[in-house]
Amino acid sequence: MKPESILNLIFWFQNNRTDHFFRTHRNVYATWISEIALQQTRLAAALPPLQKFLDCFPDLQSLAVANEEQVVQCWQGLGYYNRARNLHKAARYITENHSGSFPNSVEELKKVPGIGDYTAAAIASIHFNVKVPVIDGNVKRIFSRLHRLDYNPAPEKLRDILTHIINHVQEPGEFNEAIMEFGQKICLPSSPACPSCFLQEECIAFRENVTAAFPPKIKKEKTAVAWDIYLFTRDKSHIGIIRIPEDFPFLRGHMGFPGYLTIKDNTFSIGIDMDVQPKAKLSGNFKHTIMHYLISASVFVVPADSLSTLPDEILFIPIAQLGATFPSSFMLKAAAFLN
DNA sequence: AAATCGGGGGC
DNA sequence: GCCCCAGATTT
Ligand code: SF4
Repeated sequence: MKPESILNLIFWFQNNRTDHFFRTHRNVYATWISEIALQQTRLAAALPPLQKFLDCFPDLQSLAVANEEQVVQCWQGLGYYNRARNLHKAARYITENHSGSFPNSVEELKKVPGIGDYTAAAIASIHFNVKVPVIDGNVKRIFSRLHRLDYNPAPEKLRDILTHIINHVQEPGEFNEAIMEFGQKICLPSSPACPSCFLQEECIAFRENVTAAFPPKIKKEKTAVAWDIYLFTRDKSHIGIIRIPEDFPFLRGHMGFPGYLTIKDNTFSIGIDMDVQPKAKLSGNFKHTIMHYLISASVFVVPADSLSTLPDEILFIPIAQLGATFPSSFMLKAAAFLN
């Protein structure tokens, strides 16, 4: 990147930045939570649940004293629930090892559960003025096009280039935010706004008219799977739920409905013994995607007293409590069939 | 180095 | 419907 382009980028950012709620009154706690929430998640999708999470846990102490299940529940709608579990661990880790205030070096930040290269660089540069570059999806995409190279995974050479740039910048945090917001608003993942881009001249992919081919896209196989869900009702007001076991492919440890998932020839069960599979009438179907799994879900409503046996660990709760008990969107979609 | 781990906005 | 995102951790 030419020195002039770096200045243009910062100037563009100063005039076009969006003042999101999580960074208007800057504090390191809110930055941390928002950076974690935005991992692999588009801004528009993350904002409402992020606002809810910050309302629920406004500071490090409130997060540290909560229990893990509450924290995961408040992560509702964001997915990748280990991020929530790590937030909770991290709050306790910082409380115990750093007297409740964030460490200010990349090295120490990376020891915090859930904080890796990217998040450590973001926090260190934005809040402690450390000259360290962030390397996220935006940065890799932008430089992949500028250089017409595949930067995924990011080679050491890219880090060197960025480190050199940021060493010549006054405010590293501002530069890091600038390049990410440039990626989010101008050098978009698809259909980048090249006609209005101030980096055109030095952008090799643009000059060679191959921006659509960079970064190279990797397409991954999708797998169609079937998931049968059983809604065991009691007294028309209560519903049977159970903890999803640790050997399940996803949503492990969440509360959910009993059922079983079939992936190719493998069956994963949640509380259901296949041999005593209840006779039930199909109440409806829905589709949902988790990772590369295309799930066709079938929902069966079964009055619990019509069955001779039930899973031992099943718990009956008021239907109205489901929204505060299920973190996952998948189970909440199934719950909608109770109406 | 490669697999794992959710979800929804926007095209 | 499909794509891909302000990644981290485990294997
Ligand atoms: S010219 Fe297009 S592809 Fe190149 S940096 Fe600008 S927006 Fe991105």
